[in-house]
Amino acid sequence: MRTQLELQRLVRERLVQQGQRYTNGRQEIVEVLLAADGPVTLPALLGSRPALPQSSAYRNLLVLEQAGVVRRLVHNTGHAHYELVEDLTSHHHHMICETCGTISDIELATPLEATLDEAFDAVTAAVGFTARHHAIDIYGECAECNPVSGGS
Amino acid sequence: MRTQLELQRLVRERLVQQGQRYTNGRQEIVEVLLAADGPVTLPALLGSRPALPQSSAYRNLLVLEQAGVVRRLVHNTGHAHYELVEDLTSHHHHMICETCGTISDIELATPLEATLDEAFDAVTAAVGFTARHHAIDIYGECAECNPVSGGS
DNA sequence: ACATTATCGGGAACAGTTCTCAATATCGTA
DNA sequence: TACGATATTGAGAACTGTTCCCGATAATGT
Repeated sequence: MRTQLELQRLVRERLVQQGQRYTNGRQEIVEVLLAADGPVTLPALLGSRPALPQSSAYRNLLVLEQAGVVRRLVHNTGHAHYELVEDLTSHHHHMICETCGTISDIELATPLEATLDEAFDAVTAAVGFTARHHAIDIYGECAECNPVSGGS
Repeated sequence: MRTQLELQRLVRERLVQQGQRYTNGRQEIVEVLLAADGPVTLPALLGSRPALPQSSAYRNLLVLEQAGVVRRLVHNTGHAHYELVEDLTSHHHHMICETCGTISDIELATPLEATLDEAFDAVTAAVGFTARHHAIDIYGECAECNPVSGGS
């Protein structure tokens, strides 16, 4: 686990490397993403930091994305979701609740990931596709939307 | 492999069951989706059937989706992609070219899928999430965008 | 043939996101 | 500390993919 201070330093470095500043607004965004247990929508981000103006939030998310700090995810949920890139956190996948749209992180066992990587390499190489990374999304219903999973 | 005639009958049944008609425009959409080797965007759909008006195409894709014939996919590619649902075709995943946005289908070996299902069940049950289905997306560069995959 | 009802197609409306631009804050330098 | 150069900010306009609206049309059952 990386300390928060160390992570902030890494983020600053990546921004500075692009001639960008690590301003207050950008720092707040990173803090929110770090605290969340899954990718966050813009309304959720503004909800937890109401002082952030919408247009600046969108712009700074884009800057952070281009600096390799933030990853943008799009699903059928209306809003895009934003999270810190995996090399600042760790490799994980997503559970998507089809009822409320919430996305939360999960991790698979390392050996299974290795098996998957091999399988993906084999299957993509066969058609000349160069695989760079992968994403697994599990769709269903979260505990809050379906409290009694075995019910009637 | 299902014959095209049989598939068309299945589609018609699903529509009729909802009090909908299987009109020409809808049939053309299904034909295009069936012929494609991956999910298709609306511009691509209209490109191959220029007589289809945009608004009708969007509306009919929605009708087909609600009838359980079409699945709608959203990624970071600007346009949504549409494909026939898996129980009309077969379970598969997607390779997404980050350069041109094209999505194509791939299949994993059945035993690997079984392993994945087990792993997903275990990991989701642990947090009270009810898994219903999953999607795997492999991001990278397709053969056309990167013809010499090993080249400098 | 007719009545009923679903569908069509063109354009307006909508929502999420990006862009514009004048005002402001920040950084490096002297 | 003061200054000049430059990146950033924030409010709202603009943009884009998609959905909605509604009068006209086509399909279905009797």
